[in-house]
Amino acid sequence: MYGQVATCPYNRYMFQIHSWPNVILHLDGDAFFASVMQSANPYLKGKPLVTGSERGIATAISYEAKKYGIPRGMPIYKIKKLYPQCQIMETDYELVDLYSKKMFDILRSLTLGVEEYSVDEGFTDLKGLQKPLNMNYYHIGENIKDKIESSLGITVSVGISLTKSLAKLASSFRKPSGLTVVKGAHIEKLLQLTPIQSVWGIGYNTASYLKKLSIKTALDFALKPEKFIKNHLSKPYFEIWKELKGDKVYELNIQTKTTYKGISDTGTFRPPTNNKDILWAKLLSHVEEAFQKARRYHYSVGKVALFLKTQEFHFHTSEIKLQEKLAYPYLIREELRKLFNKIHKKNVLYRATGCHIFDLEELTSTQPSLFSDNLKQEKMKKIYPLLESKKVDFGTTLFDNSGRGRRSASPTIKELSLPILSLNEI
DNA sequence: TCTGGGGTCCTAGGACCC
DNA sequence: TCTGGGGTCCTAGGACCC
Repeated sequence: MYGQVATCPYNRYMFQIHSWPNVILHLDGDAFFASVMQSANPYLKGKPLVTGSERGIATAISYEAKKYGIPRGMPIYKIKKLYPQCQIMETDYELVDLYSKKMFDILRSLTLGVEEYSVDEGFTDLKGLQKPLNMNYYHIGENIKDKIESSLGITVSVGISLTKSLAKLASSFRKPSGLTVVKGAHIEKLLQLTPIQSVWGIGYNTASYLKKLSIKTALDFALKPEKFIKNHLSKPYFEIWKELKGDKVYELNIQTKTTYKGISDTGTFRPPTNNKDILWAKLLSHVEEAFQKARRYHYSVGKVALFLKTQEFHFHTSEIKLQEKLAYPYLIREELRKLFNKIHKKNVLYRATGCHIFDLEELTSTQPSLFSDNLKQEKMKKIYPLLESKKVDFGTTLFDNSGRGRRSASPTIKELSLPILSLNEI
């Protein structure tokens, strides 16, 4: 793309040819989990590799394995059957984190502020760096890419353009190990080559809807008048539309992420079931896990939602606002049961359950009591660490904090009768 | 694509209030 | 009171991302 002569039969006035109002770089690790495993285990280099066996589906597919057409999310058993030549591995999350940290350290050392969008993707703003570095934007991108690739032994793809959305399209334009700088009339060419469903934020449903409106490419979308977009779509899509036109909407979030808006704990099981006892036991264990994570990050919880997921992938959800924010879920058992009764339908098979907690508030040392009754609070504080360290054996996996507790569809009597302790039992 | 887990954001409708 | 308009909160659900 970079350096090509623009021959653009479309709206030649959509973009100013020479201006760089913003310069956003998007960095994307190629098949990151798989590449990290290959870099750390040289015997895997050049071999088709799929990671994710711990979850039962493919979470990363090396480029050698992508050649066979293995899609993300394919069940592992199927891959084993169809592609026996593939190496299948568990993901080593610690290793992935280590590589991720190093990748962002390098990016940070060469720029002025980095958004860590996910473990393998980041953004940075290059505006104004040309003169001090005495390099043009292409060479700055090249330098970043080379340094990461040579020191980590993985490949990354880099895109540079006017907005986050355009930079993402640019980085995915050539993969793996691509470097794509797009501005001016080249943007229209890029948009023309991009199917609408490849635009960041436009998924399967919206793409189908847009196709009915004769919008098939990102360029079709970008060329629609503002009135059309506002009449047919909601706010998020109006923002995407502006981003594709080079009008920056999404700011960089360069603070390192230590905060959460919400926390979930969910689980899929087989076979699907309608059994209330089983579903209730599972939901309570999700509640425990979610609250435990909240406590680890020093949050108290304002709202709790439970959901059941049907065999047809529909969600039945219900939520409550707590009267006061809590760090421990003991006191809301009755209310949770009401939520559960509300969403549970007879004759519907459920394949997954989950708990989502949100409206989180950070606990400070001066926080007033989270319980109206101080005595209760003291009890909680004593009993929970014991439960979490597994020094107390309740003969149940419901307090197993390893995350690897038995999750069969047939819990024991103990699991059913003692999912969450009542205060009297402490 | 027969489909896991953990996130974010937006919207619509009803309740409730003045 | 049978009747307006507007604001805010709550809840359910949808859509999308990696």
